[in-house]
Amino acid sequence: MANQGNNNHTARHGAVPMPTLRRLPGYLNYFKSLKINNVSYVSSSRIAGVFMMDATLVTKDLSYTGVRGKTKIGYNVDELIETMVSFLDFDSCDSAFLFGVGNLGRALINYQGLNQYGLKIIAGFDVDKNVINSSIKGVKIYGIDMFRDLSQTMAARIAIITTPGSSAQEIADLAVAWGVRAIWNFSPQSIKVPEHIIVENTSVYADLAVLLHRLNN
Amino acid sequence: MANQGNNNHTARHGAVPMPTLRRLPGYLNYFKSLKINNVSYVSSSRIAGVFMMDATLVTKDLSYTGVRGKTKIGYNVDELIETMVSFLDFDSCDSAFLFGVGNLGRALINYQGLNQYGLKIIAGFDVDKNVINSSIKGVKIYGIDMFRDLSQTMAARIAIITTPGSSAQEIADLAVAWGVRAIWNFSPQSIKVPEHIIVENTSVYADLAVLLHRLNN
DNA sequence: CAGTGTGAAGTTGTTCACAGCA
DNA sequence: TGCTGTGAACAACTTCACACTG
Repeated sequence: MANQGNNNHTARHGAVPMPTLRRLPGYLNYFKSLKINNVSYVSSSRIAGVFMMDATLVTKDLSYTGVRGKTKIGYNVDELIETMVSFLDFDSCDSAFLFGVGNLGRALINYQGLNQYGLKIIAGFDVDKNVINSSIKGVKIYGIDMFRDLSQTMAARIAIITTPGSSAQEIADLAVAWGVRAIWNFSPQSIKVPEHIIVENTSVYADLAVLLHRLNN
Repeated sequence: MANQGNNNHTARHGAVPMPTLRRLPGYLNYFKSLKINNVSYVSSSRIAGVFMMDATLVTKDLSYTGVRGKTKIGYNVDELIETMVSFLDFDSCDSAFLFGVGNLGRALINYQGLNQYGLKIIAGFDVDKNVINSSIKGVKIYGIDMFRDLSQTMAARIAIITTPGSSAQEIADLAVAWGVRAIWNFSPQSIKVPEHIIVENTSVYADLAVLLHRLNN
């Protein structure tokens, strides 16, 4: 397993549990909506109610980010947002290349929110002549063969793969060869990469399986 | 927590661990690719290699579905696929309404694969005059106001929410009122529903958070 | 009291160790 | 020997119990 080295934010004790990490963006979204509604303090039990979970778990989750609540009052919403954004590295805004400008790829490029969540797609790549040289929300789409040249002038640490599974491995190899350090793989295909490259798989089928299982049992 | 009652497939012992359930669709996809390449047997250690995980865990995962391997030979690929599909209820093909025909909604409708994974989108709904009455891959798009009537003549147990977060709750309420039993929520908003309604949240931000965290630590 | 914060207990998931089989 | 299969040990995560604070 990859090293879970201690981070240098505000948290002191060891690694953040992964389930915690996955819940934090949801909290953040909720905190933002509170801010819009001019709510300035929120308690863990209130948060727990919204997400239908145990209040203590919320407290534990928040404590990993280093934020402190005030007894009897709760947590300051502005402080929560600031801490959360910085803890999740949503403020640094990493650059990414996107491969496969199909419906899903287009959806990700169009997601204006992604910038707020630490990711900036700086170029798209595809094999389809109809989309090459077009522009989506200011993001230019290039032919795959252009990647070699562009990856020299435009730097990105992240590659997003939204191609069909059949070309996922090929794209991954290409991206790794040209210096990408992490791959966000939306294809259903499992990809092989060198030890030091980070791969994060996103599969809607996993969620669908859980949904159907709960529905049918 | 919802009842995890024993299922009536081949598995005998209690509930399937949720992490296992989430891994099964990935295995299934791999098994299908093996079949295409005319591979007829596969061992748990081989599977483990592809997914970079412990072989014993693969064995345990598979055993929950009731499939049995042959010592020294491994598991029969055809049998694996069949068992997996039936265990995950990917063969029954549940009907679903989709709300919010933006980029993501369109991506889901276009995903030809979804049918193979147990889900058939039978109608789309939106507020945008430009998409209402259009058709995507044979799926007709209606105005939200048409939902009341249509939900009487077209039955669906599942609602897919791909609207912006701001309208997610409203849509959820509507869907629940008209008899949907499960909601697949792609919006970043947490939604409140009656006890007996199943909600499955899919958020790309959770995965993104994990990716960025691993990259920056 | 109504809230945070935290060590301890409990639960769930993963890995280890080894039995059995062809 | 190379594989499945499984009970036991271990690790991770969540919940409980309770101290503390304004």
